[in-house]
Amino acid sequence: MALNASRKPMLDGKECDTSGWNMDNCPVRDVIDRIAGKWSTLLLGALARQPYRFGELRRLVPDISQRMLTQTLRDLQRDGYIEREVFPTKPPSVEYRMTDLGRSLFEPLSKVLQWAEANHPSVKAARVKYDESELA
Amino acid sequence: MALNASRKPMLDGKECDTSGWNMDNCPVRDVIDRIAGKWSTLLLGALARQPYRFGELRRLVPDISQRMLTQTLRDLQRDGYIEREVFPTKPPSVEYRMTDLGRSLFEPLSKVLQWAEANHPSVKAARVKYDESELA
DNA sequence: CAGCATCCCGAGGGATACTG
DNA sequence: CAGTATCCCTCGGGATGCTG
Repeated sequence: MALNASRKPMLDGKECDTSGWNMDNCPVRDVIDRIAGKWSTLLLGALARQPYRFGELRRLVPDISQRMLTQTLRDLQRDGYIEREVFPTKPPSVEYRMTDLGRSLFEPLSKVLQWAEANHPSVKAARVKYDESELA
Repeated sequence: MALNASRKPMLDGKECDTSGWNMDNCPVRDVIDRIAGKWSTLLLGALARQPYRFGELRRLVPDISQRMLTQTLRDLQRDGYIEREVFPTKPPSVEYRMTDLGRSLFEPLSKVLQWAEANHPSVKAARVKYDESELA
């Protein structure tokens, strides 16, 4: 577990080395940056529960604009996390559901989200402490 | 685990409801947004291994500017994930090390990073497939 | 209903130069 | 060595209006 070999840079511009240990060089950020968007985890979390239609997602996440809802859903779909199914009714309805890839991502991701919620008080406390010590 | 009660909005502006299930309303994003920065996970990953000095971190992450290195380290310190120790030598040296809180965060976080690296090919493939289907 | 198009703004972050 | 200080610019994302 503590393999200290190969002291090469962790990332070097375009190229990436996966030598020794892995963490986040280019490929990792290529994935992480997407789910780091402002609304990605929200929507992944919602769709992890069950499929939803566009309007339902709007209601679930009231603060999102339809522009960002559309865009984020497209990004998540493009990366293979969710599927989009159009029902040719009139007016049309569209359902979004999570894929297996999305579910496999959300498994570890949900652990981080749970950590964040559980440890939010500790983080806030740390900030207060830091800010006070900065008032020197 | 699948508690479907309380169909209230997941977040509502400034206020948050943690009703029914949790995912990421305000408190979660308050934590996530920080570690979602471009360099946060890089530095957390490095310092999860061992303490490093400023210059060492620069060498480990060649693409980062000293401005962002300083700023990201400060943010991580403020949120309680890392500690900063100054050795009054001349010239001065500063060591950064992970805290217990940081380690407890990195545990689930590293799982996501590992997922990202392992599934990067799947994501890239999904993108190609999506982009091809968009050439309609 | 489920979008797309357009305009616009602020924050995140890069480059460079200077300092205790 | 380990920063701080400026300048600058991209781009994520909000607001608004229109459509099949």
